[in-house]
Amino acid sequence: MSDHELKELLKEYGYKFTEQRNAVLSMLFEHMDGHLSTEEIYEAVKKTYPEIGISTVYRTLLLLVRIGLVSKLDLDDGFNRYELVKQNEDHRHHHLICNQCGMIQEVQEDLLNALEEQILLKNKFLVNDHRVKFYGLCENCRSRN
Amino acid sequence: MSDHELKELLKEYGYKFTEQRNAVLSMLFEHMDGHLSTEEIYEAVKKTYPEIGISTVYRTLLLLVRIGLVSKLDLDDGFNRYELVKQNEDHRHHHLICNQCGMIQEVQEDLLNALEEQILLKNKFLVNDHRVKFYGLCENCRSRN
DNA sequence: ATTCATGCAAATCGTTTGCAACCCA
DNA sequence: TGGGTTGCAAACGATTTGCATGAAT
Repeated sequence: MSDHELKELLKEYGYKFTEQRNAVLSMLFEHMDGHLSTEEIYEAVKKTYPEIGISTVYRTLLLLVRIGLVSKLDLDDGFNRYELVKQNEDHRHHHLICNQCGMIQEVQEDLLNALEEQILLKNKFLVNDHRVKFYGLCENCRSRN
Repeated sequence: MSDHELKELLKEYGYKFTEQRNAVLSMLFEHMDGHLSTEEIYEAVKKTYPEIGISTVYRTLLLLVRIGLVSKLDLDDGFNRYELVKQNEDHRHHHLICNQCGMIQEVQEDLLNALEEQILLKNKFLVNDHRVKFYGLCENCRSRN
């Protein structure tokens, strides 16, 4: 995402473009694969923008979630974690979490349509998003045992 | 669950049976349907056991999760919430969360087997548990609009 | 008798907030 | 210029911990 695109998106929501916001977002693009906590994001952004305050990072992450560029992730470790929302992603992807080594892998396939249809029929509940985490053993840990 | 059953289970894990632990668990049985925060559990337990301290409630909930009687729930509201694990529940049930009124409903059907099989084939990841939350509109809110 | 559990208060720690200085539009 | 934004430090709030007392085995 270019500076200009970010600027336009911010303007749509009535926010201003700043170097800090740009620095946080750029850093997230450099760690596409990561599921970073606020502290980790703060430490990484400081490398290119040493004056940034941690409250700015907190505020920026809330803002990026609000404008739909980032989503919050909960891995039950007491930290809020964040990841970029990929383009063309309508539903959130799923996460595989290895109970042994902690590895996190993503599953882009959705495959919940049948379940969501059944929920509509039986519970009269109309699903429009979901959060799915699978816990188990990754390939490495399985072969190690 | 009887006092005796709890006592036995605690002994298996090397823990002692106490009135406080019993009071917290009994209280959860009286609110089978609830998804209570630690503070709410503390307030409710105080009605039958006024001397209990909140740190005992925190410690007891961790213990009940550890011995498999209770599971932690994350509803993104800044509180840890807890619910009893139902008998014969191998996988966790799913939660429906209404974006409009906040209602929480449970879905006992699993229906993730096909997806978990595909994950085993494509990601070589062996799933043994999952956490699934669906966000959307409940029946009441849908008819209100 | 020994070991573990409790209750209280203090400490911890991630996160939020008040505010003066600052910067984008 | 004017209002959103920042960085700092202080406040907050849920949770954890140290410790002396108390209860369970």
